[in-house]
Amino acid sequence: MQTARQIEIVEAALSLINETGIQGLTIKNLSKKIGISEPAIYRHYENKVEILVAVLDSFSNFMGNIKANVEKQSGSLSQIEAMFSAFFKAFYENPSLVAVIFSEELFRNEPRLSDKTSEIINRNIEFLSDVIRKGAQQGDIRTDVPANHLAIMVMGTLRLYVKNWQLTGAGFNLKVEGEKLIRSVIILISK
Amino acid sequence: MQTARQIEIVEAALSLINETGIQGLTIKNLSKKIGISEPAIYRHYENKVEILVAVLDSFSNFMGNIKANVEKQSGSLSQIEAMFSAFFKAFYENPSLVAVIFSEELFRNEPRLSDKTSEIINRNIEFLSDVIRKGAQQGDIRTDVPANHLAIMVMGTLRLYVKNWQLTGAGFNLKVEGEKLIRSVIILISK
DNA sequence: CAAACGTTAGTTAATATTCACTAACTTGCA
DNA sequence: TGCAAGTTAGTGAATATTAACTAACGTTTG
Repeated sequence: MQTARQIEIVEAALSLINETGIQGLTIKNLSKKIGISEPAIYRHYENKVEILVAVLDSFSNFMGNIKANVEKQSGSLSQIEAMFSAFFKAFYENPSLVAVIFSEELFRNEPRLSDKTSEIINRNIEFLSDVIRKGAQQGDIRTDVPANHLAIMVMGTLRLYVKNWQLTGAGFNLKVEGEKLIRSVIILISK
Repeated sequence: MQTARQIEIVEAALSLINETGIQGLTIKNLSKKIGISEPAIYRHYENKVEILVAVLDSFSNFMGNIKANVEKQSGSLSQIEAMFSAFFKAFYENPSLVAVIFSEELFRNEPRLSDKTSEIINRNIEFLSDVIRKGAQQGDIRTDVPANHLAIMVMGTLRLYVKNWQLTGAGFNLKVEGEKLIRSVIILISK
């Protein structure tokens, strides 16, 4: 279980990565953000890698929750729609999360971290492929292109759109504009 | 103009980023890779940022060349097809380039670098939007979804696919498998 | 034509700064 | 009163960069 301070550290780390990239995530910056001294950090996490592991784990949980909710929807198209909506809402309300969805480049130096990140990506694509395959069987989703191609398109679209939102400095309303993009995606993959 | 040594430095930097991420790009590693001393690097570039600027500029040129060739094709669908092919071929033959297409996260700390990277992304999406808009006018590309949505989908698909190829350690043939993905994308955006 | 001069590209050694992390001490609270 | 959570003051290693110097080559000029 995580203590209140541990959660605080993970959230501060997330927001530091979001603001300044991985290079800005130093123990010094982290402690300054929280308002304690550097060594105090080590009372709560053994070392820096453990903090990053906790960051990735919290994102992994977040993804798990989204999927669980998505699966309650009936119909593949509704599920994909719900997944996009949940993503956009979460990123809109907590922009720091965006950093993690593009974290493959950030955590490359530590094998334990890079393994975790590529695992998250693969799990997402796998999940989407399954949803699409079922939708194809039920006649909702087109079958003239392979399910894994559609999954890469859907996931790639989501990622680039969120990335662009980040690059514009949250310059447009991700939730509102995102809804329009969802409709376009649905049109393209529907039968 | 660039000297032979400058080109050598940029190529070494590119391949270091590709192998070990931005954290692995140190003057020490760079000089070791080339086989000269660390200070010798500074005979050719004023500082580290200038090296990264040169890396981004060389990618910008590479992109310009691709676009120039793509525009020789007649028909929007052929142009998009040619663009994908050119990308896949280039990345397949020079995997280090992949690092740059996902460089937004890497160069975030230096404003001059982050500006350059987001400019590259936007230029690509703009270019694609234009191609798609013309294709829509000529009746080749579907008009039931906005051109900029299609552009984000096409570009996002390309990016995630290349990313996955990188994450699998070039575990599949990007050129061969990529051709199949192109066909799927073309099917989806065609009228 | 050859010596003086300047340039290019390298060297070793040292710089200040930042990094993650630790040892030892103090404080507040159940 | 004992322990969890904080502090101050340090560590060694790595970072980008600079200083001072040199070998090799080209160019100008007496």
